[in-house]
Amino acid sequence: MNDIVKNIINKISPISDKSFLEIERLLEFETYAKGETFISKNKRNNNEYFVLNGICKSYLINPEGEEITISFFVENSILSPHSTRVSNNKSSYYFKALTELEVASINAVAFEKLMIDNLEIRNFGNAVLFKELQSKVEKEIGLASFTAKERLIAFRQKYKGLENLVPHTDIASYLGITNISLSRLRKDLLE
Amino acid sequence: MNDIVKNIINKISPISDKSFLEIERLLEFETYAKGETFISKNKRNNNEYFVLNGICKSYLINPEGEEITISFFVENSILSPHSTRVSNNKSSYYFKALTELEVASINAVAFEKLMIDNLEIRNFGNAVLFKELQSKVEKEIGLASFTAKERLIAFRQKYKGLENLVPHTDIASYLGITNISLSRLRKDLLE
DNA sequence: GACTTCCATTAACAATTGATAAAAGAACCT
DNA sequence: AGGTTCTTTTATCAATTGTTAATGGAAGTC
Repeated sequence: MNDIVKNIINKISPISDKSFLEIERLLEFETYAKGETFISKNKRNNNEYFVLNGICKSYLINPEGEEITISFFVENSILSPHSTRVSNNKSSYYFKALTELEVASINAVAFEKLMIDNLEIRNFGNAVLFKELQSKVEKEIGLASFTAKERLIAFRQKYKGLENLVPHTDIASYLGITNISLSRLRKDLLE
Repeated sequence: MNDIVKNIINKISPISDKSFLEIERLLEFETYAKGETFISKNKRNNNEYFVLNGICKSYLINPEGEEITISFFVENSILSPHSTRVSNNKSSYYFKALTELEVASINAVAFEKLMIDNLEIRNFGNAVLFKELQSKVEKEIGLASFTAKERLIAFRQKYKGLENLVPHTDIASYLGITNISLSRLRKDLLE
């Protein structure tokens, strides 16, 4: 389990074993059932999360009461950094497990303290933040200036194989189209 | 000039005169000509900016070489926080003055040090960050799930009167539509 | 296994939007 | 002031997408 976390971190920004020990001491492991909303908007949340196994999504509810997918998180990935999804200790998004989900979590305040004290961990934390912000701007550019087909192609590159693992309605929502349009595009792209 | 900066700050998160003095000591004032790109992608940028007068936009260049508007900044507003637009001291976006532009700037490292040492300034800085992240998610939700007309209406509420002050091509780009579609929608909304 | 519910696909129609061209108006330059 | 360039609007046609309904398949429940 800890090896997975170590690999996740090293793939983003390599850190020494000594630094990893600082993180490891603080890790906790959690499992969520498929369909479980494990972080709710406007509720307290004080952790950072590493996805060890399974898939989840972040989402919001639009004025019509529908779920709008913001992002997917697959195994060996890290949930959006605490600072980007929590304000006044209240979460700005919902997170739901789309399969059974295993995560390693670390208290966000403790992790921030590690970042202050340890350069490697700070570099890692900054790399995660940067990656999240880049991901957000890519999505915004895609929604603003690419066709839905182009966005589906980009989605498939970013999340290989995810299409067979999560509901298409969630994918359509992430792409900003209806599930009927997604079905059409999938058919188009078979040729 | 300093009063304007003080008002900008207090509208977001009130701080004492004492705290404001800490910021004031570090302010510099800059003017940019209409059309001037004052922050370039992949170039060094180490400041936070308060817009005192005028209008500017942040943008990226898409693969076809066109400018994609990310955001507008009007007088009495603050540019996206350094941490959200700079990585490895290199800017992730372009910023261009759409009118003659007057800004007050403060070195980002110095400002971050103030945030560490002064609770009021830290609360202010965090409020700006939160506002920026909220603005980004609102835009993403708008692009993903609202019609272009709804987005134009929201744009008009967020940026009152801006429509007569900046090129419609920039607004269309911000809304994720062509300028021809913007023209149609404007006509629709006259009734 | 039978029944129910949900998801994905397909069809039909309408609405929205993009692409291209042209015209009108505004801004800029000499 | 005249000419040029740029911006905005309008028209036309095609493409894309949303909405609604129906169908087929998969998953869940008893």
